[in-house]
Amino acid sequence: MKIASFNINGIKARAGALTDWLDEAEPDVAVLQEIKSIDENFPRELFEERGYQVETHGQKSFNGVAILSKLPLEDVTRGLPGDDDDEQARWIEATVMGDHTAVRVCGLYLPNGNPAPGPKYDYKLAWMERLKARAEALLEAEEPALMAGDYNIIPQDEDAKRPEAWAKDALALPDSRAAFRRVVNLGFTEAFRARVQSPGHYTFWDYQAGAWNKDDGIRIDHVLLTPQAADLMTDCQIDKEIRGREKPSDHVPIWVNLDA
DNA sequence: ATGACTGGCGTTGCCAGA
Repeated sequence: MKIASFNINGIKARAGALTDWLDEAEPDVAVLQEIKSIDENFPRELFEERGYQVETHGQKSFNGVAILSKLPLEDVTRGLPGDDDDEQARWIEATVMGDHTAVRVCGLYLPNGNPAPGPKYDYKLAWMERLKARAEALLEAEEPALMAGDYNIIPQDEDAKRPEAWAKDALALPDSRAAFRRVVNLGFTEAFRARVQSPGHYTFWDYQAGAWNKDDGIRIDHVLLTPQAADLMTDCQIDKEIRGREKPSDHVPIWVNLDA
């Protein structure tokens, strides 16, 4: 079961690049972030004609997440529990029925948090507390599950080309990193780092200042696996190459393969 | 040292992103 995460930065602007990548990478499941679309305007037919079931949790102009799946989905839920007043569309989950194993798949778009300090940073940290609570519940189920998406967290300095440039940014501040570690340390496996220990692997390159041409990137898109999912992992890769294409997102996909 | 690019909304600029 190949499960990918991709912050597409707008479904309307990325429809062509996204379907090109889907046709080549052929993930069974893709969680998308920043669809920047309400559910009614999401071009579901583009994906349904490729055999994907489409589940969206959209919002006008900003944020918005979705799950595409060629495998049957059950128990789709929208929104991160813990704050009924939170109107930002940043969380969706569903159970994917594999050939012999079901996997609970959570797709997330964690708040950016800049400028820090400030209310946006407070929202980021509060959101991460809610994420931790949901993560604890996933672990208690003792089943294959994963949380994949744009975490907007640079876990360590080696996950940035120029860590000094991010030292005071909400993506890398000590409080941000600590909140991320608190989630991972509950018992999750950070999929990419479990398989690749070397520095210099990124999932985001800014559109500005020639960041891609200088490989001036950061690694902020992650997949966290429960122990039962980690036991099934056979691969995890970043599809770096598509950042160099026409009209790219500023993020690239990261994916895992699970023997499920 | 600074600014820079893109998408959405909507209109010729502004907000947000990271």
